[in-house]
Amino acid sequence: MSETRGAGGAGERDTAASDIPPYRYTATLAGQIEPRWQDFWEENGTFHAPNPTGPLADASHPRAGAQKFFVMDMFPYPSGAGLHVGHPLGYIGTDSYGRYLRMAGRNVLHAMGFDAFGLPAEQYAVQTGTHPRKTTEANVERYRAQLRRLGLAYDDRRSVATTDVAFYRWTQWIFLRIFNSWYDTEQHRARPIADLISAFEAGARPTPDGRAWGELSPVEQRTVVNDHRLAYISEAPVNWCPGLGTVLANEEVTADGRSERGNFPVFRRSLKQWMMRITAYCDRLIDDLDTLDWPEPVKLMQRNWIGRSTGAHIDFAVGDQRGDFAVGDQRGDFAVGDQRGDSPTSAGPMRVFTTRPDTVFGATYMVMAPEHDLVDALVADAWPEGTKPAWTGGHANPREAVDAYRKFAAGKTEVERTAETRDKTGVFIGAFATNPATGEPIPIFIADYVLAGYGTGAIMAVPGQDERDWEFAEVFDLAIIRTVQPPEGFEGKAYLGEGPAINSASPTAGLSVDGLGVADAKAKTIEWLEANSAGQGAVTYRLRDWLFSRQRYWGEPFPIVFDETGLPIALPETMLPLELPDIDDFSPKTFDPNDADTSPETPLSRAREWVEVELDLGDGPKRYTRETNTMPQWAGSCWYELRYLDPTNDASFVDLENERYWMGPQSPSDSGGVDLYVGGVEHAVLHLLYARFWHKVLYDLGHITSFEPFRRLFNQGYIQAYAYSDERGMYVPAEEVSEVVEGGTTSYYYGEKKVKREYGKMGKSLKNVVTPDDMCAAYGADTFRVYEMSMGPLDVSRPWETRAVVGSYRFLQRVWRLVVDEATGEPRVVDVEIDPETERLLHRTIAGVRADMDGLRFNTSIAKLIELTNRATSVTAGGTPRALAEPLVLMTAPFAPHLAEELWQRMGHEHSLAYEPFPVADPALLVAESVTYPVQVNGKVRGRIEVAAEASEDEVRAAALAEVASALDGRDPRKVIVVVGRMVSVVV
RNA sequence: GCCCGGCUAGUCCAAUUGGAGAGACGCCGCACUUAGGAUGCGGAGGCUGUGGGUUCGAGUCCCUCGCCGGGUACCA
Repeated sequence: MSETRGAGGAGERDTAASDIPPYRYTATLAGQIEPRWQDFWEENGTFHAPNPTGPLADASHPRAGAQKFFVMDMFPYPSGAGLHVGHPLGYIGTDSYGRYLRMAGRNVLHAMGFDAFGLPAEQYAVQTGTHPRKTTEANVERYRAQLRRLGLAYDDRRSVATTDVAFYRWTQWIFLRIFNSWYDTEQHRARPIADLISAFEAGARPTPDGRAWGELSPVEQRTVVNDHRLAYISEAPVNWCPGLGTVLANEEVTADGRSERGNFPVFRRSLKQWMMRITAYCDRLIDDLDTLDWPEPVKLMQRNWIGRSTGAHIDFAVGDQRGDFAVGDQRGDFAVGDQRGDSPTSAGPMRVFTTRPDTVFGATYMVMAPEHDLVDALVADAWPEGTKPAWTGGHANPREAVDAYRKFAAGKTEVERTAETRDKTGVFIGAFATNPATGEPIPIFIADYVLAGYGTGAIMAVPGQDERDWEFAEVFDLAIIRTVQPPEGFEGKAYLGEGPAINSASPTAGLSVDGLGVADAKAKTIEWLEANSAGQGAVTYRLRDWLFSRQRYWGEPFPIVFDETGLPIALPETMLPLELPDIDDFSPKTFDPNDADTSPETPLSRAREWVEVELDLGDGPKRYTRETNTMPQWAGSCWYELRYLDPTNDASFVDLENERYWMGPQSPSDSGGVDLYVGGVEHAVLHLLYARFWHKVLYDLGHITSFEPFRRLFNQGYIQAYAYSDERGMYVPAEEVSEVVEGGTTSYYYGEKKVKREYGKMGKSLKNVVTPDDMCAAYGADTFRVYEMSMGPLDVSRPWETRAVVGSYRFLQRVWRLVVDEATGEPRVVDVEIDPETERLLHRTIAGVRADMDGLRFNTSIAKLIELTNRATSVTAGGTPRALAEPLVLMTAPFAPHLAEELWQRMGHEHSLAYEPFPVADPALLVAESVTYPVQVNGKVRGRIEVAAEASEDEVRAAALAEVASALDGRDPRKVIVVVGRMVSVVV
């Protein structure tokens, strides 16, 4: 070893080679050790986890039948840019945790996969003419190599990519299960569609129009069945994004109406698309959150996204003149998952949804969304007598006013609407509704503060108990009636709180809730509404069904064909996988991003020879047309955790017994699921909601035993980076910027130039990217791992600082030096006793490290190891006691596995330490022999006493009082507080 | 606007139920070196964002304000 220089790292760049002891732990040495152990682990299958059954079962494995632990990361999309140092933070965390648990006796399953379908590969393909599969596979290989270099203990047999045909075969299979299922609202679960058909055939379930099942034509029967499927085609308003050339799910559209990916404008268009009936699961998706060990903010975001509101539908009779009211038929209950926009279409009653039916007596006007279907039917020809000037918007008649307002509302972008500080706008439509409780006519307005997309698109306005309604009432000079008594001294406007109902009685209507609290008043009002056919209790949700089709090439094809009726038919499972056709022109048609009047066109539709197909689906060979949409990128990530369990299974997506072992419930009330799932919070509503939905369908159908996919979720923080820009706003290379502290303030210089620091993402354009490859070359993977884990708690975001990595490097060098003589390379571990004080520290460290590891507090765990190492360094000049070196190496192993394996071997062990028991503290050595108590007098420390650990409280008190006698100065202590093991406080 | 986090040394960050402020980077000094670096040893540096409250005692509990980050945005 004449040449020991690292690749320019670790501050050695100016050092003469001969000065460094030949056997020092350097980046070069790490670069030799690390690949060797990576090869060893791979060749020996060290991290293969045994299944209970199937090809991956192995009864001779040291952890066969042991208590399991399934740890997982959110798998990455393999982008062309490769990994930067921020990406592996969570992976190193789960790896360290998994290695620890494996040593602690658990059977640990940890695998990594790739979410490889998706837009970037396709966009790159369009630009370069490269097939997306080629780009994707190259990127996956690059990721695999980068991750392997970090020494992650994955079971490589279980790695999957969503683009593997063998994987998406099962994605398609699951789609077919969903397509062939319906939601039974009585049993509250998905059931096979065959059960529904049987029920129709037997007459046990009425058809929608009441005819006997046999009287329906085959096409009518199929249509009825299709309307119940959990995956269905619907013509409904969807998010059309011309810039991406595809439609998007609601979850993929930002609040200001743009695509989350690419930031293109999104337009509402009515199009025929595949939907997933996720709304059938609203209640379970909300209620089951309570069983999960997830960060509260994520649960909250899911609850908000699903948006369950409990209240009532109320029907208001309407008419265009006072006293002339059309009373229409009652509408039936809204089915769960009902798409809205389906408000009454004729001038029937005006149905509203409210969470406060108890305030109906305070409803002094009505508001519809400008787009509401009833507006055209109700708008009057002339302003009725008594119309206030403010109501007309200055227009000659209601029709003109409505047209003008609609134009005004439609012309505003979402951004403008929010920027306008919510000044209430709207216009009277010249018509009145009747308040069913008071019998009074109340005016109907249209206003954009009522959204077409929520509830029924219309509200009863109760200014007394609603801030928005109050504001509107003030602007338009409308009546305000309080129906809840605000508390004494209440000075606000609308009162939303608890209180007794007032002004809420009508002898003619037969309803009085006066004096009742809000909950009771609600219940009584709903009862009255139902008894008088004026409405009923109802629950609404903000969540809409999941738009599941995309007009892209690079996604899973739907295993669906259409026959001459245009109705979909599922391919039989024997025809799976349905592979993507290999076409030349896989580019989707994209459009001017701002052109709303365009329509999607699928790349697959151009593959005519694939689309037009002759198949025998049981009725003999017939011509069919294939579905040409593909599934969204989320499809593969909805179930990949299950495939890790049984990746080679050809007969099933996962064997039930394997699933039960790895993910099954651990107690009667347990949801089951992955034991620890680590990933970024950005998937709080998208991936995590979709994956829960699919999991529940599979659970309902009996394919799995867990009813939630991820029992415990942990959101890791992000590693961000500083970027520096000069006075022109140009970014300068971050690694060349120096920090200067002048008089308490810190400035940053690039050469002579002062530069401005900002904090944000790592990216090429900001000139602040640092890659794990750089760090491995400069310090080795172990140093990189230790640094990432010691920077701070896993859930906190922090800035990357290459400068500070050297601290972790020095720590590992000290550990190495404890075991290996730097001059000779010989072990310097000796079989002597540890001095008692160091031994106590060792056991305190063991106990502390275990507790920290269990709590995912890797940073403090490492701090304790550093303390122990520093202590050991200073007391082991003649050699390191084996009883100290071995536990230290074992405890370091989860973070610096290559170094630990190497040292373990050099200490004379033949086998990998991956399955060595993690050190256990001796409780006898955890208690100190003596305790130092600070003694406070009136809150200030005036002395210290050292007493035996088992000293009684009285002894401590006596010693303390003696110690501070001079400070007491003869005064009598009023009170003496002894906190055993902690301190003494004297009050005079 | 509303809802969550967070604020401890020049920097990143520790501190079980309230009970003498971990670790790392950087900085300074000493040893080893022709020197520098590396390594070893030692050291300095903090009225815990502001103002109040509860307590014998507050980084920790309560309230006010300020700053930073995230989510959400008229959801009836």
